[in-house]
Amino acid sequence: MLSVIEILADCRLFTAVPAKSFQRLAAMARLAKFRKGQMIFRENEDCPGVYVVGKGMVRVFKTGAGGKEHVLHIVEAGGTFAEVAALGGFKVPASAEAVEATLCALLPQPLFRKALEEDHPLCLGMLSGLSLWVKHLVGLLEDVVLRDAAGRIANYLLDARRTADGAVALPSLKRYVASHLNLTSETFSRTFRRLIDAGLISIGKKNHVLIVAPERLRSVAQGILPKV
Amino acid sequence: MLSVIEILADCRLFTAVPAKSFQRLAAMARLAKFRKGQMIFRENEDCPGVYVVGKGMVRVFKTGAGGKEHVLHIVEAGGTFAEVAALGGFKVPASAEAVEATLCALLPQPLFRKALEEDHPLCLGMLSGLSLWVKHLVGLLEDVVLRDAAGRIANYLLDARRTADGAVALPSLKRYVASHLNLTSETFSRTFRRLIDAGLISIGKKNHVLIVAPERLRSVAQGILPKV
DNA sequence: TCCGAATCTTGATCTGGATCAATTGCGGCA
DNA sequence: TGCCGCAATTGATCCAGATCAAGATTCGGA
Repeated sequence: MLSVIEILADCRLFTAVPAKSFQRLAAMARLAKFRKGQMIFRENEDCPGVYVVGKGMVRVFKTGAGGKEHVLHIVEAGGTFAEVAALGGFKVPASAEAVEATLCALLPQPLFRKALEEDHPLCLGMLSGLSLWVKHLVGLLEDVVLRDAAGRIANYLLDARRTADGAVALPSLKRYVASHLNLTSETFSRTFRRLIDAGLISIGKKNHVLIVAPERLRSVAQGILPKV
Repeated sequence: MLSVIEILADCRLFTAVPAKSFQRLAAMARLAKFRKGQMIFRENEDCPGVYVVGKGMVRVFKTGAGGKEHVLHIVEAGGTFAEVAALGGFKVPASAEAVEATLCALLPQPLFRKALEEDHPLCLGMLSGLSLWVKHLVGLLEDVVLRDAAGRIANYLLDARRTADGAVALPSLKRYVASHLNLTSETFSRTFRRLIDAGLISIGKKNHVLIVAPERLRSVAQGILPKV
């Protein structure tokens, strides 16, 4: 079982946080466990604090009219969510659900804000963490607006974290990846197939994707559609 | 002619910044003037610093394959742009152009970062400013992904700042509003007309829009399409 | 090992908004 | 006042991706 210290130490958002501030965070954190499929919070609830994922996977999504969902973010070990609402002190703007059994460290909102107010290096670290998150969001927006289906998938694959053998591991359900890219799973499946048939990628074991032709994939991501 | 002090004082991002820190910002700022149509910077250039608009209008946009543009943000007096790149220290992720003759205060990047490092209250103020910006971006994303054309326009009108008489003043060119909502100007025009015909809004003098039926407009924004 | 349920794939059809193509309207200027 | 040029409107058509509808796989559990 992971400890809060281990979880926090493994989190990108806090890499820039000096040891002393880190101690303080570790002291306030408590563990939060979620079953597969369990809702962590719903849109518009009060923000419990900053969640840091230690193990498992969480999807953060907005729900629109008619129950249509859009996955804003798929958070795996080392990632955080609800940071923004915790910082700004407003209601959470989206819902979060554990996609698999998940273990998080939770930094409770009031303590966390107090720490920020008193701890300047922590504050700085969070600023640069947040600016990365903004950059990511702008990237997402760019994706949805300026790229077609193939471009979005290509871009996603190129940006995704690789496993040791250079493959991309898709998060559990393809459906969630599709929603993240604002595609239906049908369109995702079809477009994926086209990329395979065109020889740009190939499928390995257990949801692992090999990038066969990175250059060509890159040009697809830039909007040059694959001919066939 | 506006002074840097006046410009900064009128800026939302710095409302939470205490007087002393404010002085420091004012001291480092310099004025930057742009002609109508002038490019301020282009995607991927080094970030000159934080721009605060005092007068005029700036559009911040990304360019995709085939020259297609998407307006991320229309910045008017009191708004800022390039803050994120300045904070994070990376290249600007989008281009900026003055839509009309524009006067900005520029907080040069190295001085600004130095101030952040030394000034904790400033840092805190920026954190809450940034978190609002993230919220805005998530809203944008939600818009593009979960709403149809009418819903986006309705939502835009409801969120926009009102003039004294309760009307919404559209930024100079409708075309830019359309792009901001990820619509072509043709679709924007048509959908706008439908909202007028349905009696939800009406057009006043000089690009001013009156919201006739706020309730019904709100339900359109939530995805209940106007029947006719 | 086998079963059942959920996910994924594949095919056929539909549609919102884009694109292409004229007009029409308006603001600035001599 | 009348012309010029850009922006907005309006109409006709097109298309990427959604939706609807079956099958084919995959995987957890007994």
